[in-house]
Amino acid sequence: MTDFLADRDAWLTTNCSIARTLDVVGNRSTLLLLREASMGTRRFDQFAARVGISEPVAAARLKQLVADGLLERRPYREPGQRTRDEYVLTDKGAQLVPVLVALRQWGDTWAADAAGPSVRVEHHDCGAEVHAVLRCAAGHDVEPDGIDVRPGPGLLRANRD
Amino acid sequence: MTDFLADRDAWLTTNCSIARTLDVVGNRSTLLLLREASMGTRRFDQFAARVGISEPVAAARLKQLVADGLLERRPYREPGQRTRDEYVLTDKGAQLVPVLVALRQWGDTWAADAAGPSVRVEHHDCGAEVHAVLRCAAGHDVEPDGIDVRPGPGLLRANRD
DNA sequence: CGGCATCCTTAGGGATACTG
DNA sequence: CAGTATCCCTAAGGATGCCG
Repeated sequence: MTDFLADRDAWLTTNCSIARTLDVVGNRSTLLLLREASMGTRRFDQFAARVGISEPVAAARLKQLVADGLLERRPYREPGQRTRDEYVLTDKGAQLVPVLVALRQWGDTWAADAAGPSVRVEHHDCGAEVHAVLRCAAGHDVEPDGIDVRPGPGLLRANRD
Repeated sequence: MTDFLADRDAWLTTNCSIARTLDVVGNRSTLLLLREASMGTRRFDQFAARVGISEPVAAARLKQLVADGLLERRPYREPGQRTRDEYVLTDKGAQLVPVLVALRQWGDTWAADAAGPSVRVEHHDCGAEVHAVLRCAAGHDVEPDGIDVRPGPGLLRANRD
């Protein structure tokens, strides 16, 4: 790769962390299934019903989410019932919650129903409303237009090769 | 709507702010175009090249983004050149930056290149790295599993009808 | 209940060629 | 440079029916 800079755009296309994340959760039904999982949904037919997708689609997406390690399939048994499987969020999956909160927040602001938001996200400990915010390592709050995007380690290293 | 609770799932499907947001930015190329816009890309062919999509697709998505009010088309003129149009992020579009930061952050953690992240997001004022975090209105930091999702005004009002 | 198989329709997107 | 027009392919997703 002698002339890397000429390929910078294409390289960024495939190596951007946003693009890689979207490779995993980049479609509507996948994100809505994760929304449900984060709200406590665990059973197959409830996922399909609450997201509003058909069972074949739910089956395919859930299987992919398990394969990607965002959901875990876990046997459980209600007293007196037979054993069933449920889908629960893994740590890897739970770390997408800020994405979901940020998406919800934008929708509440720019695409809300006249009646107001349909759900309210609260801090479990104190009940206050939860928001996704930007903050820098020095502790400052950061506005959307207060960020600079600069080459990171991966890009700099690739440039040296 | 006498028996609203029976339709709760379907109602949530169409009235969820996450779903509404995804109606606007729910596909890969749209989000990647917004990534570019947030990084300062303004010209048509650069959008297409950097996102890695064909011109027809870029044209269609950019047009939709302008129609949805996330991008604004603005004439500009470099000294000695003829007037051109550029696409710039509106306030409405800029408020999706937390979503982009959260997506990038997840990718850096769970799908990073061996060489490390390709870009680094810095606070313009101090240069420290920027993260998307959850915070409650009382000022507490909130972990992904520290949230409760409860019915909001829209859902409660609909229930009363 | 929790799926999978099949069939069909639509939307996303690439390639190529062309225009103002 | 900034698109549009055309054509074609593939992926996403609904409907229906079947199975352990």
